[in-house]
Amino acid sequence: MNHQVEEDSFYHSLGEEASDVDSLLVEPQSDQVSVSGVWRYEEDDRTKCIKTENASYNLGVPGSNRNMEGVDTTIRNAFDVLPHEVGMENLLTTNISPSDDYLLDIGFDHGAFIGYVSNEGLHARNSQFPMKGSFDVQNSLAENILGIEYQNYLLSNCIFGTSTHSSEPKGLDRFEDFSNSFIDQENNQDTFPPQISQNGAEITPLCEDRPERTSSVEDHGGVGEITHKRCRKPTKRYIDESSMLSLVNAKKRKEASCGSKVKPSGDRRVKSQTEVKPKEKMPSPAISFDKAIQVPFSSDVPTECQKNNSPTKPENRIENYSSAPEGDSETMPRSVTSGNQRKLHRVWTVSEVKKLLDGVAHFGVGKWTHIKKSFFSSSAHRTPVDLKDKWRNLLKASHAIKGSRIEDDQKRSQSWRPLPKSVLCRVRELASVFLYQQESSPMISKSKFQNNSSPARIKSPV
DNA sequence: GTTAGGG
DNA sequence: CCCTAAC
Repeated sequence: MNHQVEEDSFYHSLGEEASDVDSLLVEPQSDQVSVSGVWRYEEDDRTKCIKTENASYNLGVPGSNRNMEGVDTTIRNAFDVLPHEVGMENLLTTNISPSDDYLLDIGFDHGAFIGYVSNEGLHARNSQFPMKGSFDVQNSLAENILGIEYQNYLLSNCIFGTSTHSSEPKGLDRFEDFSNSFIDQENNQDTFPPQISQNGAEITPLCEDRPERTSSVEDHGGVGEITHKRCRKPTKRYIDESSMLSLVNAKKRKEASCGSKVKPSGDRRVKSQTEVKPKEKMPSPAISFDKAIQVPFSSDVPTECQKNNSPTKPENRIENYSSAPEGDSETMPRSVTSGNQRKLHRVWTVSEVKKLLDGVAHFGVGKWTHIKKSFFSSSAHRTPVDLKDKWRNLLKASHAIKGSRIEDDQKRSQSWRPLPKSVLCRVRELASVFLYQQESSPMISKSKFQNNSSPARIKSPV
């Protein structure tokens, strides 16, 4: 069935010329009618192939006669060079017909297109086919089918072919250069074949015994003096930075034994500094920057400055003090470990705790971002996580109170924090309420909080 | 991005 | 307060 259809279309498209190739198509031997037929055509009447090729592609280039002699070797080379399917395709398109329609008609949809391109490469080599032609096709291919990969491929391999000589179509030597480069890729069995084999699955691989290579990396390495040159030697600066980076990383890892993820900490701590140098691409720029700051041998900047008033980030500091007046006791037991700057430890003021409780009463436990946004929007240093932590601590404290005698606990609590008893009581209240709500029906309670902020009813006198 | 929980 | 996992 397929055979019949293909043959019909084949004859139809060929018209009169079909009689020339008639003998070739008489006995299709497999499902791949077109392939075998075409192949046999090429095998049987090589002269015709040559004729066809020269007639259609003879563009008046002086050296085109060479094809007459060189075809045999050309074909062989092509076969030697190209991995199975591709080789087939190339030969097909090269020798049989200059017309795409023909190929499409006999069912080479994808294959024909791709083969056409590679085929151009062959032409460029053998008959000094005008380079522009081949490049147009290649570009279209790059856009349409193989995309970036192929573009890279072209860039890495044909770059010198295009860069300087494209404007001089007469310089044969230069064309030779270019085309040789192109063929060299094929000699190295570039990254194409696998993909093509996917598309043109219908085509019978004639050179199956040819080892198939799939690793493009190897291939490029083989091709590439150019690529070699490119990634030759890192700059001194790069070396310095990377070594420093590794040093810092090692140190950091030693400090924090479980350091698989260094990013967040550095990110958070030195966010502002990261912004200062957004340009450099480093795995963890913040850290290296820190190190870079510390390293200077004789600078008196770091510790002294940090201790007094303007450490790394003036904004934060200002923020800190601006929020200070609000609280009654803003002690500043900051950690001056110059290396990894810990976030400034700010004691939670009573007013802050109250705000937090209000927030919890309003939004519910766990809505830390909501609470932060509406109750702590002014104080930038209190993150939702901080609120959560504080709530946890409060909970602990309140629980402790609940557990044992009040005087004792009050004494103890006052010893470590000047938290009024009322606050702790309220914490306990809230905790119990939300615990109850969560236990009973978490979904309902949650949605209730979200919608009308009903938990406000819990609000007890502050 | 947020939250919970261990440290 | 930090860090991480889980969502």
